[in-house]
Amino acid sequence: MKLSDNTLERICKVFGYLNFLSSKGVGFVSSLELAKGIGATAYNVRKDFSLLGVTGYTRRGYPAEVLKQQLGQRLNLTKRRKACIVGLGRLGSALLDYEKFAEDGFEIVAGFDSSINKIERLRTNIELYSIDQLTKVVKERSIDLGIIAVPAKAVQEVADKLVAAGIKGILNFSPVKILVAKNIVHLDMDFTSALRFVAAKFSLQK
Amino acid sequence: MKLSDNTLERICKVFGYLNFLSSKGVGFVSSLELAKGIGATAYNVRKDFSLLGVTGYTRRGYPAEVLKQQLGQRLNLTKRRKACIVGLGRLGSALLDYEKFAEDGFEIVAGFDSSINKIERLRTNIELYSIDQLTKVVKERSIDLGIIAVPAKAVQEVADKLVAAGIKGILNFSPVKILVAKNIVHLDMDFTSALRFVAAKFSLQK
DNA sequence: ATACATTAGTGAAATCTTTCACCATTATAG
DNA sequence: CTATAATGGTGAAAGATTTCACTAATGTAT
Repeated sequence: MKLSDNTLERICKVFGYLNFLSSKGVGFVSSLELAKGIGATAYNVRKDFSLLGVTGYTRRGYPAEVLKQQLGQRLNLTKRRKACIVGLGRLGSALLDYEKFAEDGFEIVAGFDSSINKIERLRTNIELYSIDQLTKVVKERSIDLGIIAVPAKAVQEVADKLVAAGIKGILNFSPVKILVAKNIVHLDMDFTSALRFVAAKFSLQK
Repeated sequence: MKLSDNTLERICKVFGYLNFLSSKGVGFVSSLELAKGIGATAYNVRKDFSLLGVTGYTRRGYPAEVLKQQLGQRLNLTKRRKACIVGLGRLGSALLDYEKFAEDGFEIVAGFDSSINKIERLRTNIELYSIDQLTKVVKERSIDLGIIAVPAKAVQEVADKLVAAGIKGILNFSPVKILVAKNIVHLDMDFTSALRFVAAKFSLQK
């Protein structure tokens, strides 16, 4: 099945929104409600579902729990995934305890930093290691996902290590783009660029 | 001038990449180099520049400094912008001292939180206030941009307050989508959804 | 001086994505 | 029981974006 990034992104958002609806005990939800919840159109949502072969009920919408399960199954989001965080500065250590990851089936099982000092000082239940142990730990614990939060100059090196250790996907919080093999999925989340985008967009729209 | 979000996003990335090249003292840069630096194609880059009326030199490319200035001028990125952070939990307080913002012309001039305790405990040079003062401070200091890092249940309320205080753009780090007037630019950066996207994408591509 | 290779600029084609139009279904109201 | 309105499903049209094909310009090598 081939889905566009846009579709995938929307479905991921829908999945998150369904988690939220779950907590409110919602039974059925319409494509329009979902669309509003994620900032898309009802056409988008229905078309996306149609591509995935997910169907609902006329005049009632989609049964929230079933839908969540179906989407989860289609996108392999049901199984728990192990992730690690590399770089335990302010951002990295904040991410260590970001509860939302856990709620969503992502388990942060390790943190790495080059500074032994930091590793010893941080208080957390998650196991922390020197970056020298990255390859070993990632392999041994079969970690799928790497979250990069190191300073710019170390980013590419860390990315290479993660890939060599067999990681499958990378979420990169540094402002530097990483270069990895095409089969390694990665997403760059550059805060500065995002802020710039917001600033530029409102400057232009007047 | 109307530019697509894709174009705008690319140009913002190019701008960031030019900052990086600046520090290395690069003279000319080709569309291909820029494209590699931001993860796009040289066609993309040239077409984007063409839309902005930015031109280069055959066989040499674009003069880095001039280009940066031209793009900055077109997208209004030259003037310094004031921003504030609402929510000083782990993520919010990490963002308070995120140096990259400053390097890029964004000045974090205030932080807000509902807990007086947190405000008193945090050590930073940035002025911190109770959230009750948000409207007043944002107006008085003419703050353009709001960065939201509060818990899900407070997000919409904070967004409303920011908008009422006259903010022009919002960067939302919470997992909840915000609803604001159409003329308010906003970007949702949901880490969980991003991680989900990465996980889903590599599951699918095999 | 000439040929060649590299790079920008850009209209047009190709591709991709969203939106629409329309049908089918079914809950609800009267 | 019937009419109506709300909702999903989906092929087709419209729209947006990317890629391509081609031209022009100009360093560089011979």
